[in-house]
Amino acid sequence: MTALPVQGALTAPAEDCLKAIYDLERSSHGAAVTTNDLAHRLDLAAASVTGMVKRLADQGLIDHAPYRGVRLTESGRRAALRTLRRHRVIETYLVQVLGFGWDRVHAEAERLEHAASDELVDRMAATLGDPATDPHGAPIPTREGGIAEGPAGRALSELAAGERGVVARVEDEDADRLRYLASLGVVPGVAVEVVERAPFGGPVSLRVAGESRLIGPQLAEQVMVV
Amino acid sequence: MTALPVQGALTAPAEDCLKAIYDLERSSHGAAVTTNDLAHRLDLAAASVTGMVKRLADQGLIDHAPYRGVRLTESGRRAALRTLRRHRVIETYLVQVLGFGWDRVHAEAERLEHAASDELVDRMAATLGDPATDPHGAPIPTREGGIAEGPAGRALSELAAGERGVVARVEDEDADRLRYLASLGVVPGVAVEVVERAPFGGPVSLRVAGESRLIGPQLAEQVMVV
DNA sequence: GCGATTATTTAGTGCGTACTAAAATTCGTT
DNA sequence: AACGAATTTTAGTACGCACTAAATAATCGC
Repeated sequence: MTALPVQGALTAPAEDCLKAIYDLERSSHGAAVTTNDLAHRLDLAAASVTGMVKRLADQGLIDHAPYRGVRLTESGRRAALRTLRRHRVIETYLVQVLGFGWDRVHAEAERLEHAASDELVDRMAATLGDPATDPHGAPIPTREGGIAEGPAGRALSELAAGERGVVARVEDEDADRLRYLASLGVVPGVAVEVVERAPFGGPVSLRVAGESRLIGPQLAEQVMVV
Repeated sequence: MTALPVQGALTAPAEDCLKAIYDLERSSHGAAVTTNDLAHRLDLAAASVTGMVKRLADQGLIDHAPYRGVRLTESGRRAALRTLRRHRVIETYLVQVLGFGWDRVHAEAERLEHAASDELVDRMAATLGDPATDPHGAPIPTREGGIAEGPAGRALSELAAGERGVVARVEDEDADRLRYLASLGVVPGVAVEVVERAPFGGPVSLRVAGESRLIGPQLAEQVMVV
């Protein structure tokens, strides 16, 4: 459909793209984001991304060096953080107020973030007491566009046997994985201890709330611990 | 933008169009809805409506007799009522839970109704105790697609001097008018008495909560009283 | 009943978003 | 340094949704 973005004039696909660039830039510590990475993240053909990227560059939201990748401009970063704030406030509201499971809010927020006004998001945030993080432990940007992007700790897969910590953030949008992690008790705020770590990308053996748990290496990468 | 409708595969403009057809069919007591009426209601060029109408007819949501107008099919009616339910539940939630003014919820709901899932709407409705009407007095369709479309009383403009009644519904989506009516105390549930009615489409003189009020004829048409 | 007005549809355009297939560029390796 | 593989962009297509201008059908008034 022709979506009706509430602010600026950004379409939903454009907002999604900016969000993805923000995230990939962050997880690559500021390196330029490639077309391919974006295509994978957004589940689009690479050629489609090139088209989107051109439009965003025309609007001054990103800098695009052909064949070299893209980078957010200051105004692109602001737009990305606005969308991220919407997304995370909505996710938190759905879990805390409306009783959604944490594994199901992502898809819902993914649509609502493009339709909700700033006022609605601010009212939701106020109801929640202006929380600093969403249900997955991700920081929520402020109304003014600030964000507390700490180092966010280390991945569970990097801890050595015997190390302890508290789950700070779970970097995953896949409902099945989130549901599985929740069933193991691995959610933000919970204390964990690495009992054993098999080498060469083997599984991680954990102690969570007195129970013994085994987590595969891919999953362990997405769980950040402090 | 290319919007991402949650159900079926209906785009936001298509849902808006079905809703408009439903409403116009109802207010014309079942007569076929003309392209022109739709164009005015949706604020589109007539030619754009013809295009939309064709697509909806291809999908079996409406019957279109060229040059003769359109009618909802059973499945079109169901789709319209789904959207109407979303819209009205969201409006009610925004007013009752999030403290929005009744004059500002329409635009917000107009966008959210295309993004919210059935589950979200049902949870909102449950939180509100499954209300029967929205803040403007309009009936909310049930989850199953039923709706209590009573005669909804008579318009304020049809009452004779001396008649009394209770405001049941205010048929208006214009924020300014709603704000004005609210400032006069004319909201659903309030008792009113017509003191005098000037002939030939003149203003209506009212008594509302002990105060004397004057309302123009266009506005008086939109206030339904029982 | 026929002409003029009005309503509606068709024709042609543009924009955004997606796609596949082909061309261009960059990168890695020998 | 140069070839081949991978990545990226261009070219061409399609669809939805909007528009204006022109053609066609229905309706109203005499």
